[in-house]
Amino acid sequence: MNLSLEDIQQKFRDYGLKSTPQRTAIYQALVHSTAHPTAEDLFTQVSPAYPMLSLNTVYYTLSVLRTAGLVQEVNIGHDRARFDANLSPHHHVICQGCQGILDIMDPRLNRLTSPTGLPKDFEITSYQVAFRGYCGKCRRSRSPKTTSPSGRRPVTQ
Amino acid sequence: MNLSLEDIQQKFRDYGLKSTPQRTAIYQALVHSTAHPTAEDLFTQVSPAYPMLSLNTVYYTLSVLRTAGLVQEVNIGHDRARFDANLSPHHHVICQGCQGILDIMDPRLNRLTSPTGLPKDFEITSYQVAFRGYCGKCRRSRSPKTTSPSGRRPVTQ
DNA sequence: TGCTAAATAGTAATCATTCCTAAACAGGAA
DNA sequence: TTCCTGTTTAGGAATGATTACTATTTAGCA
Repeated sequence: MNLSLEDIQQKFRDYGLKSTPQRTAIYQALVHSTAHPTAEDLFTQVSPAYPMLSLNTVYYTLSVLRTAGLVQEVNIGHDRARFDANLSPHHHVICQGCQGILDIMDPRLNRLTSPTGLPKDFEITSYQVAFRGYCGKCRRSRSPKTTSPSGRRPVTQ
Repeated sequence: MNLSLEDIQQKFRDYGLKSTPQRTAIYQALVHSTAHPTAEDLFTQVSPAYPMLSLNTVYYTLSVLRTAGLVQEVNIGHDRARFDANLSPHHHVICQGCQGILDIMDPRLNRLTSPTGLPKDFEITSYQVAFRGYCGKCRRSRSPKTTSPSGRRPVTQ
């Protein structure tokens, strides 16, 4: 993706976000990357231009961008390892409210064909589908107003 | 799933694993659970019967079971958050060697229908397919002998 | 230009996980 | 059955990602 500095600043305005040099640089680095960087990757990338930059700011910025919906976390629910003794091929539904995980055994999902656009020498050994949403309990306890996208961190804004 | 204590001990023997009371209890707890527990969940569950049990042992046991192939981690690569500014629906391929993540834009994957076996009141908002395997580079650097399943922790055995 | 709430940076705290080590134990050999 | 050896266990310390706290700075509006 290619976004100029002005594009980014406009985007921030559109989303009601303050536009600071650090924030712009972090978002720009993320937009121009296809490597799905970690917070530290971004810190390393942006640091040279902003020697005073704090890793903390990267985390804070990412949480703001995520809450605004400009950025997504690839491995949601990455905080703790979760285990399964069920080794038969199956898939999962994850409630974004309570983090509960349910098994999905739908056999149709086991027949997906190899995707297009894969490097020729990549060998796929397995795949899993992860559905996300809200279970009945969490839906009922969420006020219809709270449309904030999945954010573990309680950002105050 | 229903496995008696004897079944489990037999299974351990089949897989060449020593059979200890703690290990048996931990695996049994995992087999009988559908909640995809964390290491700490299992610790809490097994502790009452084994007051001396160490959380450490749970981690060690899980890594042994995983290496043996008796258990899988649901959220592989959960160790660090990874971000993406690409918000158009897409999916991922993850190399289990170098942890690299590639985007997959195959539009066929965006047309999966809601799975069967879902609780009626569960509301799905999105889904993602995660393919796993090995990129060309990692395939070449892996000796054909090393068939050990994905284990981040270098278990010495 | 001044005000105010948000953003930044620094340090400290937290939490999951791993490392290290001595003691206990399982399972095969004698 | 008993002994031996390598594995397992438990405990405490270390690590690494992330979050909390806080004083200072700054963006954006009046």
